[in-house]
Parts: sequence; C-alpha cells; structure tokens
Amino acid sequence: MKAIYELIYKDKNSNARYGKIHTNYGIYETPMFMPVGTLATVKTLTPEELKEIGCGIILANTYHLWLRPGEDIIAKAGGLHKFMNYDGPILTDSGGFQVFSLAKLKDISEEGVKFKSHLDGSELFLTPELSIQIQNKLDSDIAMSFDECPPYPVTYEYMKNSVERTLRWAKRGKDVHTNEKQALFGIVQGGEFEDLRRWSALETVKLDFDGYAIGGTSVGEDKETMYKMIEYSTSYLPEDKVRYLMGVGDPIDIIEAVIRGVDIFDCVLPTRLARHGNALTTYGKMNIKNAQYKEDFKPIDENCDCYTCKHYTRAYIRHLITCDESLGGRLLSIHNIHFLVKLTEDLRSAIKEDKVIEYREKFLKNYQNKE
RNA sequence: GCGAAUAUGGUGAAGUGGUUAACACAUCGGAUUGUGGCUCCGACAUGCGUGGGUUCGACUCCCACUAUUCGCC
Repeated sequence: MKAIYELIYKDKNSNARYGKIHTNYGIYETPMFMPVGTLATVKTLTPEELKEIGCGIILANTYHLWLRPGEDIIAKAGGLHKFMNYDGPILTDSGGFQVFSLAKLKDISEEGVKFKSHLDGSELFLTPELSIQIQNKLDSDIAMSFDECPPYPVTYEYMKNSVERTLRWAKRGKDVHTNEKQALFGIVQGGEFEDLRRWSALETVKLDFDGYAIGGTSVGEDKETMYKMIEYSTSYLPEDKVRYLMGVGDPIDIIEAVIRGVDIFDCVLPTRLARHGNALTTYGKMNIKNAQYKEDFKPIDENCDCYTCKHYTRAYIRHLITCDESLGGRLLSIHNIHFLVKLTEDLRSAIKEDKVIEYREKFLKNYQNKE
C-alpha cells in the first residue's frame, strides 16, 4: 500500500490541518514528527524505545546506506525493516541533500551529480534513477525524489535553473519507480522566490506524486524568510496529499509550519542536541552542561512524562554528559524526541478545537521565559 | 648534614633581556534544523616560588631564602 493521506479537519483560524497517513505499517495521525535514523539507526535508540516514545515514521538515508553497507546487503537482509528490526514505516531521503551538504561536489550536470565520497574520497556519480533504484532495494515505505538543495542565498537565475532541473529529475525518478508498495514524494524547491516556489509546486504536482515535500529551507535564511518559503509552497499544494517540511525540527518552526499547512517533519535536531548536552523543554532550550545544574535534582522538564524525566535528574544527566558517557546522550535523545512527538500531539488536539493560534501564544510565552 | 636539579594559570607544559606569556587538557559560556564527525566557536595567568640586586627595562642575568625531587653521608 502506498502512503495515503486523509485530511480530517482544518483549523478555522489558520491553515493547520489534522489528518491521518495510511502506511504499510499502520495509520498515523498528523501533524507528526519523524526522527532521523540516517544509518538505519536513530542514534543510540532501539526500535522498542522509539515505539515507547510514540514515534511513527522514521527516516533513513539513501546516500549513507548506499555507501555503507550497500543496498544489496540490505536487500539480502530482507529490506530495511528487517535489517534494522523496525516494524514501523520508514521514509528514505534520496541522498540529494547529502550530495550537496557533505560530499565534495565535483560537478552537477543534467545527468546527475558527480562528487567525492566523504568516507574515502572515491569519485561517485548519483543520478535520479539510481537514487530511486537504491530506495527500491532498501524497500522503504516512502521514497523521496532526488533533488538539488541549493545553498542560501543564490541568484534568481541559479535558482530558476536548479528548480527546473530538479523537476526534470523528479520526472526521471518517477519513471523508473516500480515498487508498488512504496510511495514516492516530490520535492518543492525555489528558495525565497515566490514565483519559483509556485512554479515548482504546480509543476511537481502535475507529475502526481503520493505526497509533497518542501525542501531548501533552514539553509541559513532568517526565520521570516523561511516561513514565507513554506507559505509560498503549501499554498500551491493539493489538500488531499500530505505535506512534508524537510529538515525542520525547531519547536517554534514546527508550530509556525503547522499553522501554514505542513503535516510532517523530520529533523536531526533532537538527537544532535541530545548528544551535545542540550534538552528541549517547555521553558526553552536547556544546556545541561551549565554549572547551575550541578546540584539540581529535578527532572529535565517537570512538565514531561517521558522515561528520562520519570527516572533521572538534571544533575545525573549533567554528570553523564560531562564525563562523555553515552547514556547521557541516550537519555536526552529519548527526552528530546518525546518532546517533539508530544508537541505535534498537542498541535493535533489544538487543531481539532480550532485553537492552534492560541496554542502558539501559550507555547511561546513559556518557551521564551526560561527557567 | 652535604651535593645537584627544578620552581610559569586548576593540571601538563612552551618560552624570550624589551609591545597582548605559546599550546593542550580541565573549567565556564555559546552554536547545532532532509546527521561523516565523541563536532564547531568563544572566554580563561595584571603575572612566571619568596625577598633583594644588576639594568633604561627581567618572567628571562646575579645573590639569599623557601619548597620539591634525586644522589651521598
């Protein structure tokens, strides 16, 4: 079964939507946050822990798994789900972002992207077709089109060419996509340019994908610009398809995007922050390494009922992080992912009561009023 | 008791007769948004064991003292 979106309710005071996404592994409510598990693991956490936190879809990455261990090994293992023992839905990113963000770019051509592996420097060539074929082998539930994610800022001319090429790549990918059980999403680009966003959205929709993603945000632009990019994109996307904002996970950004009609998110932020000793809390971001928590025996967030907050103190987690003990990052990852999962849960409730705008005000008031 | 060596920030240590005394770790802050990275960026000795002396000027040279370490009675 492909991932099918079901719009259930629209907030009366904004563009926020409550819906459900039907997948091979069950039905999940949106808005939803998807944690990132690039290398077929949400860093430090087991599938059981993810389930307990309340996660639905998780991400894995085509570029990384292509290089290691290789898609054939994963296919031999019986697909990504079996390989990593996750019996929930998995979305694979196309590798487009990695090619532009971490590999040493050599050449972007119509055919694809030539670049150097970040592992050993060897020269590789990734094309829209290859990305889709790898994702087919990985057997994820949702595959992403191979796109270009340009930096910010680039000229209008550059962006126009890039968006047009990304559209041609999307079509090529779709043409070789044969996995009937795997959904395929298209990606809207266009930077901060309204007409390019519109064009990108409308043209991508014409290709008829199972869902639509908004890419190219959070690449260095300011918040207002980013929110506009989101608005420009969602306003031209069909209501009966899911909208996925790629790579965004700051709590405030999630709320602002939901208000602009976005349904699902993914982000490394909760797990990366965790490994660096930061916690997301209802009263803002907390750097647990700060000396003020040395003798603080309260939970990370007193309003939180996650496993970490139920059993551990700030002082203990600070000690673990300070000593570079991996349990510290694990406990904070559990908390941070739970925080975003709970945030989307609260947003769903608010939407159903037409109270998303009020929810935002209330959230901001607490979040910016650090303890 | 005698002889020798060494004394630089929380730690380990560079260093020069003359503007701001390296660097590392620790500490204290900050960053982090489709995850190579246990990552990145800042701050951090008004003083170089103590007291004298030489010199225009000493942390760097000289003397005494103190401490530590090693060796010998």
